[in-house]
Amino acid sequence: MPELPEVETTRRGIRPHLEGHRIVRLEVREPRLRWPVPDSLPQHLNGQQIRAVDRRGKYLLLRTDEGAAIVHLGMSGSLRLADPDASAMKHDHVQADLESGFCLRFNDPRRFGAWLWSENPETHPLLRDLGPEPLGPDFDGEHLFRLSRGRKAPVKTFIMDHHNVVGVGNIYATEALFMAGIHPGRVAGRVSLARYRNLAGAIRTILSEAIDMGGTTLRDFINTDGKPGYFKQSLRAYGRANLACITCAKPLKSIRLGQRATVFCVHCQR
DNA sequence: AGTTTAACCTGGGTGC
DNA sequence: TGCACCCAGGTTAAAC
Repeated sequence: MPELPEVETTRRGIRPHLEGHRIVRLEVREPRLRWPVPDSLPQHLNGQQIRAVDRRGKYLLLRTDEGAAIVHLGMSGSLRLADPDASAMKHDHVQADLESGFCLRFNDPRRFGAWLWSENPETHPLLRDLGPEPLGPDFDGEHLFRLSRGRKAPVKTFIMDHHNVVGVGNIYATEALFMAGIHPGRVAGRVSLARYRNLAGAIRTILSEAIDMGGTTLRDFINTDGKPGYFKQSLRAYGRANLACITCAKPLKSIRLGQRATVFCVHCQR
């Protein structure tokens, strides 16, 4: 599921139930996630009040006075609020019971997600070298242009590398390149400043739209309140291989770039 | 140092 | 029904 809009939607969904609330019991049912869940995680969270639920790229930070739980949803993870007495579902790997009587449940069939602990998450190796937030002030066409000089990777691979900008996954990279009219296989170092300005704008627009609509729903994504997102209906290129381009009606082409499915219009994207 | 590839997993869909 | 195979939102770490 989770690209940045889904993570942000999740953050907004869980935040009111976590911020200012106390965790009374953390249960790790299955510690074998992307990395083993540290044995010390319960002792860091038990009895602590959540001070903030923040997001950095696709990482969620559950902050206490002592540090933060670093949570990643991987490919198939989701967080939802539940009644702690309701029986756990298959793949509910982590559960945080709150003093309020709610509990937060982390479900992740593929176990590519993560629950880690850091006393200073900003300096954690996973967060330290991340590029700017696409919706923040440090991201624009100049930034992409500057970082891309001399780079031979395809522009799609380049914008999906979170050292360059965070939160642009396969769906939104595909969509943004379609919107900007840029061929996804074009060498990143040979894209002009004007086109990077266009692309940065497209990335911002696409992500903002998706967040406004509550995130894309694909397969196992479920919003924290259980309602699906509605962005899938507005995808212009992703998942539309061989279907007609919405601009020129020619069939969209599908290739693989960096082992990811890549759909684009040969006619509209140069 | 940049780029490519393999790996971590489960489950759903397809074709025989 | 069963089985073999392919595919999927992400990201690291090893290999070139």
